[in-house]
Amino acid sequence: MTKKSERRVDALSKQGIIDAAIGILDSDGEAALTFRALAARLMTGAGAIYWHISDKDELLVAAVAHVVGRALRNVAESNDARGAIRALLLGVFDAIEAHPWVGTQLAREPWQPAMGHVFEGIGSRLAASGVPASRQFEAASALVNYILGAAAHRAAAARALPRGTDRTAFLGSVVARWVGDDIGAYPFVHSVAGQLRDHDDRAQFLGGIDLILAGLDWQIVT
Amino acid sequence: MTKKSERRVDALSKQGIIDAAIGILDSDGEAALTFRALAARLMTGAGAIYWHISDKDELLVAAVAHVVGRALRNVAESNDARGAIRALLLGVFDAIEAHPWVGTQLAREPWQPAMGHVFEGIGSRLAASGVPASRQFEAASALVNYILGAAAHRAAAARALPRGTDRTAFLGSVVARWVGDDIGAYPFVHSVAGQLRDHDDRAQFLGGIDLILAGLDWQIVT
DNA sequence: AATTGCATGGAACAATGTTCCATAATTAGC
DNA sequence: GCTAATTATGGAACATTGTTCCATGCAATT
Repeated sequence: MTKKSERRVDALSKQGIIDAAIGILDSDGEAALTFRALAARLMTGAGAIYWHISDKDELLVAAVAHVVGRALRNVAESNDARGAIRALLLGVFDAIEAHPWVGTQLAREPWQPAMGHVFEGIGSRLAASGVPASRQFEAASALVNYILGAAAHRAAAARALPRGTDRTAFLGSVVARWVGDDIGAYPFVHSVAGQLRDHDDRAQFLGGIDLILAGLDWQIVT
Repeated sequence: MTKKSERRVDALSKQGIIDAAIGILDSDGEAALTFRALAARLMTGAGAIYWHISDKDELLVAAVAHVVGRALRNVAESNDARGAIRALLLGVFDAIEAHPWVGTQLAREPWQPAMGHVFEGIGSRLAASGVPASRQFEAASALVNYILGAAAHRAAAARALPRGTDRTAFLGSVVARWVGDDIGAYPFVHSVAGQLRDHDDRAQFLGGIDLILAGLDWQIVT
């Protein structure tokens, strides 16, 4: 029989717990991250986890910081300042695409440290690209809002398409639910239904970024 | 003694339940909306509610649809097509400011009917303002992403500032947590810390909209 | 060697969304 | 007008969750 409360050889640690949480989130989704599942994966009890971590919120914030931090460190350097902004935002986008729960968490808690890093990354690159100081805050905020919305969107998409579900069919059903039997009330949705079903998310994301950056150029010129 | 399961004179109804839910959400916040609180407010049991509504998700979706629908109906008409877009987006923004839980719910479930209405409203006004058909979908998507990010942001702000908390102090503490003791790592955040603390959310929101609309004009011209 | 603090893990607790069910009031069928 | 079926009701019961408590033993310090 096993003695109670033995000291483990592979000691628990905050980082180990975070890694296990990320593993669960990635493989089984956001709903699967429970303290019981986490305890099972770490072969311990729920109480032991709480000695290293104060609550689930801290765990999620740390997991997001881990993923976003890595994404930001891997952003390629670029001589072109505008290209650097695009690279940064695409890096975050790709990280969310690979770990959709990150999108949910960023949208739920936008003031967590990871958002500070993103904001700093955007703002410093805006400054480097010649945006006047008076416009940097507004531009960086707009880009952060935009990426936050995209994050929420991607996370919801991943939740709705759990296992290689047919994306086109799902988006088609979304349009059908919206429009219902009253096509007349949704002329625009109806006219872009095809694009809605078949568009490339990454290209669309980048298109929005370019729209904002183009607006910045325009405002600077005038 | 009370007989069991009498029929009420003021019959329960889906709309009545939704109204009660909105009342709780508005006055006591998102965390306060439980089926027990709802049952208490309606002077019934949890089971009775489930006869009218399938689950909490449907309730929240209906509550959001109610608030957003009213906001969209109250958007002022405008001869100026660009002004009409601004008016629509500001209407949604103000509705979220008045009912911050709407922001949380839109971010969690971006494919709910309310988002369809917003998307349609934006798109049809873009079309009316002369945006070529080939760019309407991208532009509308960008604006939807932007407003979704702003919605998540405003909801989080309301959650963090429960009762006339000092907004400036809170935002200052956010910056302090981000930067920590390493100012050198956050030159941009440090440089805009003042604006972050004191900015006007509504003006900032509108600024982002104008940035995107300006980008649209620029892309159309070139 | 004794004491103090660190860590562990399982049991217990409170809260939540949801389901079940006994029971009435209402409606439909004859 | 009676009976059967349907519509509503509301409270109890259930499963699951995050979290707290606590008995236990290991490690370091005195």
